[in-house]
Amino acid sequence: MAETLKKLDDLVSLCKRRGFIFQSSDIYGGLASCYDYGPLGVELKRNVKNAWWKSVVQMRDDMVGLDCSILMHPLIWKASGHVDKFADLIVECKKCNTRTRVDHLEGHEGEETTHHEKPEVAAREDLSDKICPACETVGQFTEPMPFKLMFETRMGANADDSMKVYLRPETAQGIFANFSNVLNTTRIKIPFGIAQMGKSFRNEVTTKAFIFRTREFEQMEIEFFCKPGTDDQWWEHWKEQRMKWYIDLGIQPGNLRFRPHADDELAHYAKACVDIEYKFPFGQGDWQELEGIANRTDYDLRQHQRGIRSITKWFENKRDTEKTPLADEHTDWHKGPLSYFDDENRERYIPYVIEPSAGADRGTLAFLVDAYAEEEVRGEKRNLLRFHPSLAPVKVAVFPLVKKDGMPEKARAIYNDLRGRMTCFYDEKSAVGRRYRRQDEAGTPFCITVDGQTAEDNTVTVRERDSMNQDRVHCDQIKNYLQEKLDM
RNA sequence: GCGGGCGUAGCUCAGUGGUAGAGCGUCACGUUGCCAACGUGAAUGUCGUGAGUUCAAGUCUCAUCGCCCGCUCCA
Repeated sequence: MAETLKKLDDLVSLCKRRGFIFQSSDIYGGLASCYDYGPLGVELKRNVKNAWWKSVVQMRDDMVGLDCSILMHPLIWKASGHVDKFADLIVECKKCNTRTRVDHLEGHEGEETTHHEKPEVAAREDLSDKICPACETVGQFTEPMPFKLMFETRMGANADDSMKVYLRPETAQGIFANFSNVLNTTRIKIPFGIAQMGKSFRNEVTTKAFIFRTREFEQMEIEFFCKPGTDDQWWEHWKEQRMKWYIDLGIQPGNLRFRPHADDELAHYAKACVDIEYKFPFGQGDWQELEGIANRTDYDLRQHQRGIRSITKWFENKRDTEKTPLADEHTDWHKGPLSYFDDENRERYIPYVIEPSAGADRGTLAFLVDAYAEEEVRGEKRNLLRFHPSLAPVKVAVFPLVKKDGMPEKARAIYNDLRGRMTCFYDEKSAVGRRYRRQDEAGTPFCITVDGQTAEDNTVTVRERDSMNQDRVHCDQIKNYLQEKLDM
């Protein structure tokens, strides 16, 4: 019977061998945590993203799309909390090599080190009487080192008047920043959501497991705006919808689960959060997060109202984002610039937000892992990827059985007819059995073979990947046959 | 960042200081008429990178980069 994937290494090897995923900068010895999608990988990943977009935007009345820039006004990251949260300083105990945040260290009297807004102040703090929480050694710490989550760069070619900007650590804030733009231009009403896919960047302390945790990655995020009080039911709605999406695209339900966040695990702004986890074959075969579905309440929009109020101060501080304090919230915050006016009920409020946030690369990896299978066929090992047809990089391969008697010409004609409609692959090299197996390893659901009979009755063999069954199909019916089977 | 393992052809790996190898894959030609067939031939390597020891380094030493496993970290 079919074997599933035991070691991630086997998949990494297949990905490289068949051109799904390569190490970034491979010829230079690689760049840690960065990966490139090859000819098959780029098709697969795009199919994953297209399936998501179709599901959350195209097929819904209450969703619209967005594609905002990666570089944004730095105050956005001040308002979101990313600038301050990740200016933390880390020290390492020289004795046991454990890393601890400076503001988590305790002294002899048990008093906590005060948290400093400015890293320069915290860096001068005396750590000689502080205790390592891991091994209880006193005062044996390295120089505090700043832990910066966000990638920084400079905008403006002239060094004198360029300013520090950040590569976004999440796509979500771009959606909040465009909330009122979308509202003002689409006639859409709450409840509604905005979807966005795109690259994000985080300087993770540790990267992990192939493309699972990388410093550059792609997100598929939704911010769904709803009236306070209806947030719980929308959270349930998205939980259900998002889980269904993975299952509909072929992931075995037994490899998926919800993991609710414990109260002490919740971010300060979140009312509730649940992860959709997949059983990856890493290390201990641990369940790992594919997607988080959080109830972010009205936190973000209210924070951005504070951010808008901070602009003048920011200019006064010569556009130094770290030095600029975030302005206090206006007493009438619920009537602020990011509030929503409900015409029917004549009331104004700041909407609550449900955020289903998925990793495109993680999802792609999960689809790869779940599709991977090894079988024994007539004493030979058969490797295949059982992709859902809509995710398969190549939908159909077209072969002449042998390279003569007009078969290549006929096969090419079929290939040319199909390629405008779906990704196709033509192959006339070596034995047909070998060509079938090559397509199995790429996950191609169907192969069409032109043979001797084709010249007589204009029919071809259509061979299905998983069962290896063959159907005789008339050439006039190929498109219909495939469209039905591929569910296109 | 720490500890352990690893890095040799596209992939999997052998090579224990003395001429760079195998299997699979790839390509060509022939044969072949539906599941990795056979025959013949061919291409492919700064042995991850850089330094050192040595008459001689894939092999020993050091540094560095990358991958895996376990810690640590993880709004």
